[in-house]
Amino acid sequence: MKEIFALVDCNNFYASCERAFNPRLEGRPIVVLSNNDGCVVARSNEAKALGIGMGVPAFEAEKVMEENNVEVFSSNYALYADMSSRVMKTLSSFTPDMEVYSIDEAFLNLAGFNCSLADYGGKICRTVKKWTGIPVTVGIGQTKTLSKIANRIAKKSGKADGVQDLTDAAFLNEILAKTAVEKIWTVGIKTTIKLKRAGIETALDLQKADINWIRQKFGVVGVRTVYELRGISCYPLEQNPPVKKSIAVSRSFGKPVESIEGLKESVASYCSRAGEKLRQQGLAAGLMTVYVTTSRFIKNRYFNSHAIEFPTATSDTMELIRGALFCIGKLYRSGFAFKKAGIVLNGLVSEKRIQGNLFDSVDREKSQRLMQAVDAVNTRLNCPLRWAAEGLNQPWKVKFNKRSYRYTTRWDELPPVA
DNA sequence: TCTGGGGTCCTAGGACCC
DNA sequence: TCTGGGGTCCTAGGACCC
Repeated sequence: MKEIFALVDCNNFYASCERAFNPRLEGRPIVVLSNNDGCVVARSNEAKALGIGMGVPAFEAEKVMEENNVEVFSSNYALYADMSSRVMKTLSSFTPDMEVYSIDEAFLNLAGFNCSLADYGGKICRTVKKWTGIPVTVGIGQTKTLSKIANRIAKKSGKADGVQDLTDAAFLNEILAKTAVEKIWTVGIKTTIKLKRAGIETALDLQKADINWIRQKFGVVGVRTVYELRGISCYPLEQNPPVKKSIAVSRSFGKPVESIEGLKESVASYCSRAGEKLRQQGLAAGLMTVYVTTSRFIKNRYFNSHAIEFPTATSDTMELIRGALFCIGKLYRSGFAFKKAGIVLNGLVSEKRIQGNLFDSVDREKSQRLMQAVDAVNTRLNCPLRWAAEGLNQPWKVKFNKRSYRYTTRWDELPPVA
């Protein structure tokens, strides 16, 4: 049976989440900033029209934002995550055959549907908007890559129903001829430069490229992309999210850290978060890498990392913290203004399959009970338990100066009705 | 002055083995 | 002095995604 993918993509997702709870924002330019209010990570259409680019530093866009009364928000991840799950739940009512691809995108398998796909897509858009307040766009194609292109066309053309079906379109090639290579999924900046140097400018050029040459220059990833453009599916729908291979927690500091104590506090708090993630997913880590760095944007950048192996894979926050503090001891150099630190956990195994160690000195059962108790308390409290090593004042902590209320996940932040 | 965070996959090259 | 070849495994780094 011919495969048919629909890519459902939320429009300007973070900006739309803000708007969903604040009708005053309808029709107004909105910008959402990254951690520390550093970069622009989402823009409403009105903000895009002002020429505010994706990923630009907030200070560079400050002038244009001020002059145009742009509504600026810090990231409100609790709100976006909750809105995302509402959208995904709505989508799952249209087909169980679905892959949640990112916080704001999902692939649906529409193979074998005996109705007009464009009509069905329109129904998806209307329902999601009605049930969640989030506008979405649907792109339909024979492969994931083509559904991505279809989605882009639907967004760009501003069609009222928000759907573009490219499955049997006689004009598919016409569309591909108008699609620049850099707009194709899996074609990034480096590949774009190489392709253009070889005279390949459009998706249609790439679709017709010699497969052996592609294999040689761009490896299997390039080959898959060419096949996908030809309508041969290389990326199947992944319904069960694969088990994670690494878990990372890192943050830029709200203000630079020069002391070893500051670095220790920050990585301790990242360990606390990483431990929660491990336990939520029923995993334990065998390896930990800790890194610290000064600003990426200065000369003489200092970056260094140190890795340790745990004698027995662990999900115990206290053990993670001990390891991380040891690493910081190896990494710290005085006289630097550190801008960021992070930890990465690898060698992840299922909690149930931890390889015992003869010389293990930790009471695993006791530590598990303690962690369960901490997690249970923290899911119920707005002010969570913290480990002493995380410090009290945390002057390095990320800044969120313009965060909206966490309307859907905190009782104390419900929107008031006047 | 101010520049995000969390992932995956692939490849090349080194270590090691027989 | 001459000094093979094939295979696997692991890791670091590159490229890309949202």
